Amino acid sequence: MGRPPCCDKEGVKKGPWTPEEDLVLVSYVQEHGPGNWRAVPTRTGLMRCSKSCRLRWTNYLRPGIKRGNFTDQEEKLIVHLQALLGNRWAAIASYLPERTDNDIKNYWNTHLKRKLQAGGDAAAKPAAQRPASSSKGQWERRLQTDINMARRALREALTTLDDIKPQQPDAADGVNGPAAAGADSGSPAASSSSAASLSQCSPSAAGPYVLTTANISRMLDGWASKGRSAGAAADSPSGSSASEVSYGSGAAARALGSAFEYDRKPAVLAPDQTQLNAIETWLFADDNSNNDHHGHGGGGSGLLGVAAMGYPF
DNA sequence: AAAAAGCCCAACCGCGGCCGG
DNA sequence: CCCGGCCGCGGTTGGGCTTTT
Repeated sequence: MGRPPCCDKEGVKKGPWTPEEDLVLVSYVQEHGPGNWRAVPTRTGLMRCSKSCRLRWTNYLRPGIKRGNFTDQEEKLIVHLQALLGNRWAAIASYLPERTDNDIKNYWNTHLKRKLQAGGDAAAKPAAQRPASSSKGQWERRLQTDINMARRALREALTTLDDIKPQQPDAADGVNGPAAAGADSGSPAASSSSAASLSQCSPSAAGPYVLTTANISRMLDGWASKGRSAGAAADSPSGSSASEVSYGSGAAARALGSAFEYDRKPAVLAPDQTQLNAIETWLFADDNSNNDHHGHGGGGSGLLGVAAMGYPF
């Protein structure tokens, strides 16, 4: 039986969205929240199919989206995650809360793929060919694998970043503002869904991508705000690229970056040293427990351990 | 200054998974 | 258990913009 055509019906508008349509959609979502996309066209009068509405919202209108100007940090994170996760853009996007999967996908296809090809094929090692479908029984294992992979990716990315940008003053441009304030108002849609639902962090209920930069960002937020007043505001972002001036670095990357910057500033760190040590320990812990000793719940205990440590996921 | 080529990205398309009836 | 509908995802496209000749 053929799938009913979603957008083939007559009277359904296609193509670029107009500002008026955007306005209608935004005001609808503000009132009712994202979701139930099927009802959106009828209730708003938009001559768009539900799919188009959802896409427009998640890729363009959703608050907290950062567009264009990928930073080095984000780029490296994407490269690492792509190497580990493959073309699972939604999964990758869940580690870059301010980016949409579409954006990341486009950036990969237009910039990174070419760059990697030019820079040698070694880096472009194909991602793990994971089975397309996973039964319920495999879910947990896959969750664990994803956690482990993400952990490794973050660790590698951070290690690289540490080499590249030893002391990047925080742009202090308040990028976190719109993202943190607006984005979570109610956008369980699409790529950020797992990240959003994670704030309640029950690993079994959240998607497989539990370790999101959003959560890390939240975890570190307290420390960051303490440290920022000391360090960030002081210096002008002279070393920053234009992209960082206009958009700031990725919030998560900055959060992580600043966290690791604090690592070099014991005085600032002192009050929360134990917490930072905990996550550092978790992030940088030997992979032995995840790679080969699945049964023992290696990384699982890690994540749950972090959660149990009282991080405000 | 104009034309051509290349690039970028918003949006579309179709498939698969999930879930409720 | 099966079926149908909805949602989310990844791949692809095409129009507009930018750069090059």
